[in-house]
Amino acid sequence: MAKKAPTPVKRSRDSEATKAAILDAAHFCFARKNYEQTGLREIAAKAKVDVALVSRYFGSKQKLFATIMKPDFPMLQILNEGGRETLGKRLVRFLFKRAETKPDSLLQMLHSAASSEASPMIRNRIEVGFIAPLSLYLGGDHATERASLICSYLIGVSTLRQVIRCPALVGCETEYLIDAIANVIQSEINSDRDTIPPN
Amino acid sequence: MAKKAPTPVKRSRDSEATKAAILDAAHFCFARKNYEQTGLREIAAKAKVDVALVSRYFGSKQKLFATIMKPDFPMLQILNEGGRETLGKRLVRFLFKRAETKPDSLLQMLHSAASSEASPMIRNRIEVGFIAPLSLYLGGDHATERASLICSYLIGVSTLRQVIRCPALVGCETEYLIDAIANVIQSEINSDRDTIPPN
DNA sequence: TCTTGTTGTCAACGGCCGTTGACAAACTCG
DNA sequence: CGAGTTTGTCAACGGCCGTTGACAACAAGA
Repeated sequence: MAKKAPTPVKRSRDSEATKAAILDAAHFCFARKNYEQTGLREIAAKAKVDVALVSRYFGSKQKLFATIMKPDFPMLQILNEGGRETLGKRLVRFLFKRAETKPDSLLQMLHSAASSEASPMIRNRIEVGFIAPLSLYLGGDHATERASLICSYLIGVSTLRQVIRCPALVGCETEYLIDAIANVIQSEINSDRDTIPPN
Repeated sequence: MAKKAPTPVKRSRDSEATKAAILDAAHFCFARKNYEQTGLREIAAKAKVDVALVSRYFGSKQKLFATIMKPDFPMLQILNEGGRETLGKRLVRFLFKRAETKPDSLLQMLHSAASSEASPMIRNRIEVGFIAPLSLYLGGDHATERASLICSYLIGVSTLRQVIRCPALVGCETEYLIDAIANVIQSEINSDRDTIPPN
């Protein structure tokens, strides 16, 4: 009998706060499911906001996604907070740390990487936020390719661990994993001149 | 005026052939887009078959996907067709070869890995068809983890190259890429006892 | 006060989706 | 031939989707 009161929350009539709430909810939702599986109504509910406002403020689902897909990987900071010989470990440690924080912005990427609507934005995010600065830092032969391969490895591990949830990587001692991955990456960082490593 | 003749193809009334056509089309379509973006009507059209038949023969979209998600990575064959010291290169070569054939069954996996409906089947496919046999072959300490990391790397590279389409990996000389990746994987294969490689 | 613009609410639209059930055509076997 | 089964066709269902436009509540300026 009582009317279902979805959210008669006395919104304080603050459009900026509303937009922020929508963005927060979008971050949360897109990190849990992929682009298609995430609905505007779901985001709106999470933000305690009417669906129509989402379209009104951000134009479309695609534009909303683009908004939260700004490059935010603090590569420059990671590069500068230690020496080249420990960069591998710093990268991996940061990645694993980030995986524990919610919402994990990397998960947003991984979940929607295969969506034809979302992938262009993701490609841009990776290029600008990760590969470009890293390859500049690396220098030497095939810098861009090496940076891309490092990125590949990190993405692969994250995919198997957080998206596919392979038991061996989920239930494994974190420190062992970090060491193993960091070693591989570090050797890619160091492979400055030699196209063909010692055989 | 003329009735649009979608497909009045005189089907030869062969249910097995029809099922096979649907499976072929499914392979093709699921390799191009992800689980949600691939529609049964699209598959049916490609197979020149009525949509209803897809549901009738395979029960549901999910079951159809499960059917084409049988493990088919010929890991055993790859393991046996050469020595341990060249396994890395054989794995990478096979992967790159496979990426050129259509439909690429690996792409099916990558595209839908993030779909909550599809990912359990994909996890199973990876576990059974790749990680399990490889880790058995590897032996030694942390065999399963090492096999999973190798899988991660291969998946990461494939994702960046074929799904995200990072320019550096798409436009790169294939042989350089293969060498670089194979070296990394080979060192993981070789890291038999030492948990902490030479430091 | 009245007016104007902002912010939130509501209901509906058209579209695509996976799935189902009724029916027609073709083949099989008696 | 006639009955029964398989195979294919067609139209519709209910549901969810992103998006839109009309309208109410409120705030601020005249």
